[in-house]
Amino acid sequence: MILSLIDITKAKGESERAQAYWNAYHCQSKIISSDNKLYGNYCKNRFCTVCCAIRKAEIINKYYPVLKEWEKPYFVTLTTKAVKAKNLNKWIFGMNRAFNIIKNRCKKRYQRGTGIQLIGVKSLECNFNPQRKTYNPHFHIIVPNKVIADLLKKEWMLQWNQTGVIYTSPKAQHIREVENLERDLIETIKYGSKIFTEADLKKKGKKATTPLIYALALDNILCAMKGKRIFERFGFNLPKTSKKKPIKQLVINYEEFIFTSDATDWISTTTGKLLTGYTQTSQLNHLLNECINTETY
DNA sequence: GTTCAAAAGCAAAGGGTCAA
DNA sequence: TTGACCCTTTGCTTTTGAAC
Repeated sequence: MILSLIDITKAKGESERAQAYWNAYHCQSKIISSDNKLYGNYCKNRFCTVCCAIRKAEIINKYYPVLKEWEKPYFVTLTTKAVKAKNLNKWIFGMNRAFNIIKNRCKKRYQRGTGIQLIGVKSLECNFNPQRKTYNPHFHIIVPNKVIADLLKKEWMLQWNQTGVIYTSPKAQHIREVENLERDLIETIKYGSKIFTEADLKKKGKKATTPLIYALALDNILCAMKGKRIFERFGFNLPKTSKKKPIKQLVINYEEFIFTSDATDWISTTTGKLLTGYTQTSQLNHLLNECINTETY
């Protein structure tokens, strides 16, 4: 997937982003094992599946204890109209601005004792529509109760449709009760973009189509989201946790493993032994070889 | 190239003013 | 009375840059 993204940046002539992709490509390529533990370095890129998984886990561990205390959490989706790639950056900016204005408005009402406090966690995500070649940026939000969910939707509609021009419709905003908090928290923080996109959205539900990875769309989304915060909380703080300082230890007995794509595994530089013994499944093979759309249109 | 701490940059929270 | 906008402090997160 990363190699496809690199090809896209090459076609666009953007070497800086290509370098960032390469960093992700080499993430965890070297692993040191010692005393039954594995050590590696994270590239910490948004588009690195390894680092994303770690980041997700960290966020879940941090937020789940707080969110599970909420009385009756609701899941809210706020959207605007789908846009073309060249306008995506501008629209994401506008969505953040709109959300801030709403937050400020509610803050003032709360300060004056005439409104409730807006509390929740929110994340920015963007889907791609392969037929229309449009992008649909949206917020996924978890709030503690239905009152806040309804308020958010109401204010969002108000914010976007003030001038008489319709930027979004009430039908595009969704509110539902959280049934499985962990699942919804994962849904909220899944980080920026769905990697896989159904090739034909209309067929949804009727027939299972093979999802594809649209490399160009993914690159466009990553580009538009660069430097923007994807996951944020509002209206509350996490309880203070004391940071445990990692203890440094000098390791004498260790083994070095280097990842080799041909082997789909890490190989020991001293013994030639495989680290995991993993063999790529035919499904994954198919996915990586046949399901990445590298069109640059 | 990696690590780590300081600095810079951002956002939230709490407040205020002003004009419609 | 309300919303837009401004200010300051505080607490993070990200970036930078120097040491290794």
